[in-house]
Amino acid sequence: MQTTPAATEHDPNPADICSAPPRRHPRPDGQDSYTISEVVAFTGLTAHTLRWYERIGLMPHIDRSHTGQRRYSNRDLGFLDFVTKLRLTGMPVADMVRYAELVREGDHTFGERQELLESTRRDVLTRIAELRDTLAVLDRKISFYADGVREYEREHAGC
Amino acid sequence: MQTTPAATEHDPNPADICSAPPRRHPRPDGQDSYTISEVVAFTGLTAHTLRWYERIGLMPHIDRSHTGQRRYSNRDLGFLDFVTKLRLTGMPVADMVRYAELVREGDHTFGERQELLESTRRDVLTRIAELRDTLAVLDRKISFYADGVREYEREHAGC
DNA sequence: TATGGCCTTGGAGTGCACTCCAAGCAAGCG
DNA sequence: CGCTTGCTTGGAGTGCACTCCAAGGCCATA
Repeated sequence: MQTTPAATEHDPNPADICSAPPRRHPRPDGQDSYTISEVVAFTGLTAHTLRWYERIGLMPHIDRSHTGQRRYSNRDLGFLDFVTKLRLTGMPVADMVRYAELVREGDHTFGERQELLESTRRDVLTRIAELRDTLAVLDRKISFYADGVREYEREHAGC
Repeated sequence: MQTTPAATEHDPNPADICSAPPRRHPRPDGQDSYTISEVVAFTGLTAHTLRWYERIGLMPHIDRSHTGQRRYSNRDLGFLDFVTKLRLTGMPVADMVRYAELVREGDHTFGERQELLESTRRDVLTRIAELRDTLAVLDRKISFYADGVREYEREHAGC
């Protein structure tokens, strides 16, 4: 119980949940085989989630040690980084699985993959625009608060 | 069944689901009382969702007609627009309810509301930064595809 | 006056993305 | 040898944000 808490299967301490983002360890060089708990430390994902990603076909079948334990390669970690980025865009997991399938199907899916990435790119641009919009609204509201104008009057003004 | 489809309780035609965003009607001027189906047309939310927002205390109690039907005011619509923007930021509904409660509690919650808005603002900035990051990754990947470089080689390159 | 359309309610159901559980195996250590 | 630690599995459970249902009220038009 005194060992590195980040390496266990359990929840992070609830008290930490708001105070710190899941700090990601840098991955060591010159190695191409990581246990699941190392990957947990690198990516901030839980071991549950990593196994689940494999079950649903988002990850390819991960290499195993002679005792059957997962050994992630640098390539797997690269793919995980990519997946994590896509997740931030709000892309559904099912779509990411679709992309992963295309990768596994080989070169003849090139066009489809490119399309998928480009449509994702458009979505990201849209989301950024929406967020900017929201930011403008927030800034306006915040400046009203700073000026001491009542919420009531703001609401009433028709926006 | 031949009347305006947007005004019914049912799903939009599944065939339309990808083709068009829920187009929002402009709200007519000089009026301060709208039925739930009008609000559906203005906001793109479903009637279910509107009633649910009220049940959980996200919306204040909406005015009723003499027959007990909801009549939304322009102020309610303004609040709904704001809520819709907050939703886009990924803010949990529970937090929005908290904000709504603060508004209802009156002027002495000014400070807390301002803080909440400012922390939301920081979150939005963070999300925009993440999305930009993701955009850069996508652009890199897309340009590799455009150059005909194999996915395999990209993955292998260590990113 | 009867039909259709829009509205009401509480409660139950859905889909997504995890998240956890119980049972069990393998390795390292005293 | 026994204990602890870390890992394995399939399947069940959780939390969020809706989403739908059944039963019924009101009211305008045919």
